[in-house]
Amino acid sequence: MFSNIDQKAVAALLRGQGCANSLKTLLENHKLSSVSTEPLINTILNSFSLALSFVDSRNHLPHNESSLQNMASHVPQRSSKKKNYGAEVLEYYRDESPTPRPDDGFTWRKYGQKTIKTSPHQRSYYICAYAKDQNCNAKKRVQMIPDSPPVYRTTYVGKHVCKDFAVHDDTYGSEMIKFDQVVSKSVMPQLATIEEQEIIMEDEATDQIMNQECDINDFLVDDDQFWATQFPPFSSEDLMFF
DNA sequence: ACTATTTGACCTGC
DNA sequence: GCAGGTCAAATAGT
Repeated sequence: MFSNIDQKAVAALLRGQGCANSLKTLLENHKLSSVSTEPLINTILNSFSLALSFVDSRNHLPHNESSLQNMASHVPQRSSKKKNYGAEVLEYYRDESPTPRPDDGFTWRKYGQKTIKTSPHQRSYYICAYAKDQNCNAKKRVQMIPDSPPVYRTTYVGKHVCKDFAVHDDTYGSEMIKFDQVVSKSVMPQLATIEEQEIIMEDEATDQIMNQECDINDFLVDDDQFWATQFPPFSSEDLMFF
């Protein structure tokens, strides 16, 4: 049985494989005149780097890290003294990146914004768009922290129990690439079972890479700037576990 | 008209 | 009383 890190490493490799297949499709269909391959190449390289980092991290983590509960136990309980509003508060991780990542594979609805005393920048609060429909209690907070360069810290709280198919509309035209032909279920967590999602959600940073893959449809449509603006080069170092 | 976002008020723990 | 998180009415966008 694979450990959780093994699963993440395999998932990252599969994503790289999926993007490689996408690149292959682009090459075969001679689409390169209208689109840049650099985002795909970066995604492939980042997937491999991420997979390597997961493999490497196995040598530095306790053996019992595999369960979600154990992982949560490594999180400082700073949120415990705050309001719960009946939801299970489980802070998985935070992601720091040079740009905010509004599209991380799930559909979010902003429900608040607040100035934080410890920061000159406001903090935004998001909740899963399917919170009501599917009783999903996943939330995230996004805050810009003044660093050099400034980075956006995204903190994810709660579990996604919804099945978000919004980014996998199957109505693309014939010119679009059908990723489901080459992408396994582990690369498309939205198609996985709820139980599997709970595992996958431990590492949303890998979902960012996944989204680069999924949203290639947008890329192929007409927006050459999409990747450059939405998904700057991603490093596994952007992912920081508590 | 519907949906998403904004924003001030409110709630709760410390 | 303060600070952070959430609610919900107002507003904007489609």
